[in-house]
Amino acid sequence: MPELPEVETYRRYLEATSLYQTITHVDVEDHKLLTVSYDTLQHALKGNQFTGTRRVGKNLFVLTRTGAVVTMHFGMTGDLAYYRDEEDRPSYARIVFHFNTGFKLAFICPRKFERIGLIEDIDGYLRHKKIAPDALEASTEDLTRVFMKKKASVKPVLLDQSTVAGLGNWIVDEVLFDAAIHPERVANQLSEDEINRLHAAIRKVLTVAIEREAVYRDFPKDFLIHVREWDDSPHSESGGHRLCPRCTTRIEKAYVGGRATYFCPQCQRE
DNA sequence: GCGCTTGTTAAAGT
DNA sequence: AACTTTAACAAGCG
Repeated sequence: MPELPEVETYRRYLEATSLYQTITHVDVEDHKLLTVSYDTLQHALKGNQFTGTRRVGKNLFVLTRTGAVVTMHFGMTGDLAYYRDEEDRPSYARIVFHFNTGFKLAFICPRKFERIGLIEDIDGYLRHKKIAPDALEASTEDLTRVFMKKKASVKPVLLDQSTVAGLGNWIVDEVLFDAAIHPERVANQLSEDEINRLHAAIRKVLTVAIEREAVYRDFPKDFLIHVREWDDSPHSESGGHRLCPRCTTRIEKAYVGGRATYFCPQCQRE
């Protein structure tokens, strides 16, 4: 799922493939995927070039020669693919940027939760969208300041992009597991030490995830992520349930803030 | 073939 | 009024 590490991986991919080629046109299968009108986008990009990128949380900004900025949000299932031959066109390539080199950059979005837009001013956009500093940039003090005034559970607070930007459902579980904090602990009741642990855990989990290019299968085996159901590694002797990689207690699944949440009841006491 | 999943946001609730 | 919680959204996949 496109959380911060995936979007960072996409950003590097786009930088490595799609800069400094003149855009001839953009195909958009469904205009609902755009946050600007199709005409505006087409007009701004035709003859233009991508010149760089910036990422804040899960938001990818693509800079262009004219100064216009393309915004990309990958929703839950978005991805990018660079290709030349039509036979290599991936499924659900609903938006395609065509370059004069014959290559194309596809914005893949199976579930249409993804969005592409056009803005002039990145900082203004971030302010308007209330997007907090990127999770890799946020300091312990930043975290403390926000946590002090939140009396919701830590999990939804960490998921809130105006707290810290880039954490999604899976990574929040991983971070809380690493910091040994129960997902339903009330944010403003965390101790200084616990916030320090959270901060360190965020940095550690994100750094590892980016190193492994967000391929969850390649994460260290003591990460909680392997407990999730997509993992088809053979643990079936535990009856479909998985054990804590640290203490072998059975991992619990609960719904916190309406999202599926996995945690170790032993390592993460309430 | 039904139910679950994901991130974001609008709406409802406190 | 301001903060928190819940549900809806689209659609593929198990």
